[in-house]
Amino acid sequence: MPRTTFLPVVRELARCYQAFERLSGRHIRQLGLTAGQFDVIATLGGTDGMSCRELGDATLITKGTLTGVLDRLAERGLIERCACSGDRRSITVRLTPAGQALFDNSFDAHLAHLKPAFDQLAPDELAETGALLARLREALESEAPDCCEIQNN
Amino acid sequence: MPRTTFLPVVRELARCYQAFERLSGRHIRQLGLTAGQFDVIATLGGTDGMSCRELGDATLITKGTLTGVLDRLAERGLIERCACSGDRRSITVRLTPAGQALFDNSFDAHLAHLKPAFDQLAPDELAETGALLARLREALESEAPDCCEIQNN
DNA sequence: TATTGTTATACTCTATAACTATA
DNA sequence: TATAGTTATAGAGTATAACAATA
Repeated sequence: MPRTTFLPVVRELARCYQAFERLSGRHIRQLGLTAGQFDVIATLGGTDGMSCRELGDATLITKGTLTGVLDRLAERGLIERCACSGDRRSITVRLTPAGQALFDNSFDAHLAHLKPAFDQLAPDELAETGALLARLREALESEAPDCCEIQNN
Repeated sequence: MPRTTFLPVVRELARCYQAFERLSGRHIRQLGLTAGQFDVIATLGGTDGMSCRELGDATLITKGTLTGVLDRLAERGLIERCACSGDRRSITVRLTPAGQALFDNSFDAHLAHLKPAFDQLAPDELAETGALLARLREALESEAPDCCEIQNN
């Protein structure tokens, strides 16, 4: 008899995510990107750009790390930083045409890479999985609020 | 209309895992451990020890990384390595009494830390979540087989 | 020859905090 | 004073490959 009822769920969540990361990460590395870099490209794709703060919130990449990730992407000509917002402390990060092209190609290719796995589940199973994961995430977030970022000074 | 039906599931899986990691990681760091170190302690807990190979397979920690993780745990007197198997290439990694004590205390404390979040879902929701995650994991693993470890020479 | 575990390298990410320039 | 982003540091993980000892 297990000590708890939720331990198997923890285990499956971790294993499932790791399996996803392995499948996804393999393809992302083939594109010459790290997970964080792909996250940034995918987040910026289809937008007119956003500030570092917004980008960090969306990707959950730490402020200090984001600077490094953006540096590497800028070196490769995939993103650009420009001071085009009203607030002169803030910069706007945007995909360059090359970055947009990479997004257009790689994002669809990435989905195609993942599709065979997800196709093994029926549409209603996928919907149910998504709904349950959303519920679990909300429960987890309610116990681990973001409030600690405020101590960031 | 979304381009694919599974993209929201990808998104929720990532967000849910990240939320779990944040809640879980906060507590693990309070114990003075990293996620990898806790994974090793939790895996060894309640066993008579296992080889590095088994430990690496169970935790999905890379071979080279595992040596470093074990070094740090051994420095702190939480695990020990001994040459007590038939195969003299192999070593057995085991919790020390101190490591066992840490496991006994911290594992239950960790579950208690997580419980309030999981208690927000009904038992049958948890069971359903676990079952769907297991199905998805199997699908993902079927597309990302482990076979590449064999190229490891 | 193959396998176990260690060592080594280069890169990336995390956490933390100090720093600048704005606001 | 507070915020946006950069810089710096220490620690840890990944990927990769070479290596010694043993099978």
